[in-house]
Amino acid sequence: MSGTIRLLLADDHPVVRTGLRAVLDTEPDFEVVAEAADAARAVRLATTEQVDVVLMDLRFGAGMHGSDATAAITALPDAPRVLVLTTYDTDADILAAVEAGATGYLLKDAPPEELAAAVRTAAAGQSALAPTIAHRLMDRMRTPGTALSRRETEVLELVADGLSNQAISKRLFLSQATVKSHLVHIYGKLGVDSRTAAVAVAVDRGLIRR
Amino acid sequence: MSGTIRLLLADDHPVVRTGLRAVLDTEPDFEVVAEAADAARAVRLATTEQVDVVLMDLRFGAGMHGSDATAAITALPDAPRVLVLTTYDTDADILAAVEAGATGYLLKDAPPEELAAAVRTAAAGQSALAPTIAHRLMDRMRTPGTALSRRETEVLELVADGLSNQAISKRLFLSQATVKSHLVHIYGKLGVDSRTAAVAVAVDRGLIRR
DNA sequence: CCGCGAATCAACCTTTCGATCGATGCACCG
DNA sequence: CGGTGCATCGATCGAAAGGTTGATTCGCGG
Repeated sequence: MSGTIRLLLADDHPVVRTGLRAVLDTEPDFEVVAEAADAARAVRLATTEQVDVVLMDLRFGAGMHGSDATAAITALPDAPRVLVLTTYDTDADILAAVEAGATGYLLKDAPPEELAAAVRTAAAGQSALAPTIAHRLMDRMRTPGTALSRRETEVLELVADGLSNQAISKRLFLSQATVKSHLVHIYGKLGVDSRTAAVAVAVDRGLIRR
Repeated sequence: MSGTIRLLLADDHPVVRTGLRAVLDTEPDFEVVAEAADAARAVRLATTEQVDVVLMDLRFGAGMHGSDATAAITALPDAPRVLVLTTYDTDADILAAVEAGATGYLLKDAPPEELAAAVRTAAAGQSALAPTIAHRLMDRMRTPGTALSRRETEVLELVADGLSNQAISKRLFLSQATVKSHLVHIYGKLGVDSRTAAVAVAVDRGLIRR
């Protein structure tokens, strides 16, 4: 762990990559060894290049999602650390990234010093979470009753796609009664009393992926 | 229009501002004279500094929206040109920016050369639209029957917030009959038959602001 | 001036949704 | 073993939403 920290930048915005380079190159112990404009390329580069930390965006214009790339990278033998750096702080994004094995999670509005510090923390193998992110994760732990079950999330996503209860029941091979039952539980957990309100809250909290 | 083009950068991400500086400073005829981390400050700086082109992000973390700032800036005497530079290409964002008087609209995934070219185009007072954006605007023009009216959009946004017809009618000082009437028209234009489906399609097409 | 679309409202009917009961099976955990 | 959470289903009833038809006002452009 001595010497320079080798970095891979994965972001689909050239301007952001340039900015990251400019910010990180001022640190004498950092070296940006590669850039990727999409998630698939990031995975490839992470396998071929010798990298210590990957700075990973989550949402790319098209193709693989950043959290999928993160999972692929952390599964590698002698894997580099993945530090997620994104604009979005929705629950769905955060959870996906953490489950995929991300070492840290930063928001793009972070000041440069914080960014550099997080890279060093990640390189040392310790988790680096932005305060906002840490808060959200704590919230989830504290109130387990609020989290939607897998099935409930599945139903809610179909609701968000505009399907009726009947359509959902056919899609999931359930009776309408079951769909309604799930919805009642969802309403209770989200504190709403209609499907559209449930979707609004879920999107707001980032409980479902759009 | 001789000499250097004076720029103001308005973006809430330090990394992006650094990246833009790095990219634009390589052009000999550009000079970045100021940066703003929020929309309100951008408006202030646009009034006090001598600026030719403002590079404006649309969504800031909190506070004023970029399109509002754009409107405020273009309303100034001897106003600078505003070149919108954002991640999002939803109809709602594009329309708001164009109506606010933006001279151009670029996406952040644009390559640096394109960016520099757009700045020069904007400085010359000509509109600079990314291909994707131009497409969308043309689409709107070509199919006027599909476009939602102002009122319809207003109703649909409240539906997306999870409000019932009754709640919407009170909010907009209408009868429920009118709200229903608007919804029927919306369903027809979007090709759906329920409020949740309408919201799904509208979000998908970027017709409403989230 | 007249047509047309947008916005507003009304009455009526059908379907869907939500609320409230209830019940069963299953898996996990202390 | 008993409790707890999840997933599944049924029945009922009132409320909300959607479909239909028809009508009025207003502004804009040919």
